[in-house]
Amino acid sequence: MNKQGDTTSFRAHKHAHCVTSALQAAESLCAQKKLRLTPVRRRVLEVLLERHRAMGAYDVLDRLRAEGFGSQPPVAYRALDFWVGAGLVHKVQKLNAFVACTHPSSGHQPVFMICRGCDTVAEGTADPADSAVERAASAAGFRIETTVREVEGLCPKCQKATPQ
Amino acid sequence: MNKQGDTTSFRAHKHAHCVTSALQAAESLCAQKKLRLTPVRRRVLEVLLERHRAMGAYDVLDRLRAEGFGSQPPVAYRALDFWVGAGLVHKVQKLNAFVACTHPSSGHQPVFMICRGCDTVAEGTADPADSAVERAASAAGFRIETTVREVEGLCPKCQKATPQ
DNA sequence: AATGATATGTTATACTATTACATTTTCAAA
DNA sequence: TTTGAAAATGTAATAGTATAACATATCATT
Repeated sequence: MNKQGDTTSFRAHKHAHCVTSALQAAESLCAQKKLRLTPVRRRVLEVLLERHRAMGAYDVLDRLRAEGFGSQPPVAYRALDFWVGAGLVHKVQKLNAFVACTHPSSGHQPVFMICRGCDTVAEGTADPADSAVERAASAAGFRIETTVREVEGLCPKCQKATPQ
Repeated sequence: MNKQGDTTSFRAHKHAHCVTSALQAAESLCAQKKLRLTPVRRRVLEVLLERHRAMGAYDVLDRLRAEGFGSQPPVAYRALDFWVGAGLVHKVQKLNAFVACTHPSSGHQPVFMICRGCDTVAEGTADPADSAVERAASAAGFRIETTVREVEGLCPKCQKATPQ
């Protein structure tokens, strides 16, 4: 069972390039923030970047296990949590799955577009200052720390494939 | 363990009134859309309304079991899915929990504000036409069917309680 | 080298959700 | 009003997701 899909933002792109550049970005981030870029953590980020899809924690764990890392759930969850904390991996709540960030700029607000036709997950960005969510929260006096924005529907390709 | 919280929208309100009026709204909706308002379903909605919090499916199930309804998970999940489909219950993805809708007007776009201090879940609304999420999606040619908007942070009370 | 903090590995368990199938209830057509 | 199909319920079994607790190992300083 693997309902997680591609994250290609509905476009072709140079995948090899985005993997290496994302890894470099991770390295400099860790150096800068004095975070430890350990083998498990590095491998988890690589797997997510290579796979280029939303992956369940147990999918990631299978990879780690096969490569001689620890084989129990906490191994995967800890590395995933590390990257989520660092902002280089996002959790797609609706899928209970994790995806490497494709817009690794600080302070961005990801919007995940989940296609129910092909299970692709594309990451877009929303302007935080110009958003109904922020307005609703500030109207209530609520101080936002994290935001979840996910939409489900049909990507351009699947709209053509399915008539209605 | 019960991390789910209140849904009072951070204000006092007339709770007894909102329960009965929400039930009436449910009755007319079911009559109008020819949905079957069965005992389990009614009871599940009542429980969510009375409790006035985000509840896990198993919390709801415990109530049903204690009242002589079926005791297995599908009993709760089916009734919850029924109401989610009808739009009178929402799932809070970040909590894996369900909450009765407090803005039962058709076509609204809920925004859930989850306080990490007191576990309260308040439902606000966002203008669907005026949103960064919709803009990001339409820029990508994505056709939205459902939207998840959730924020986590501190409610007004908890902001005062915790200095930083 | 000693020490304290951080990270890893494992066991066990808790929590969330669905599949599959038997039974009952409902509703409408004959 | 019977009856037959569809919908709803009940249960058992299992799948999928996540964390607590604790032992061991590694790292970054003294």
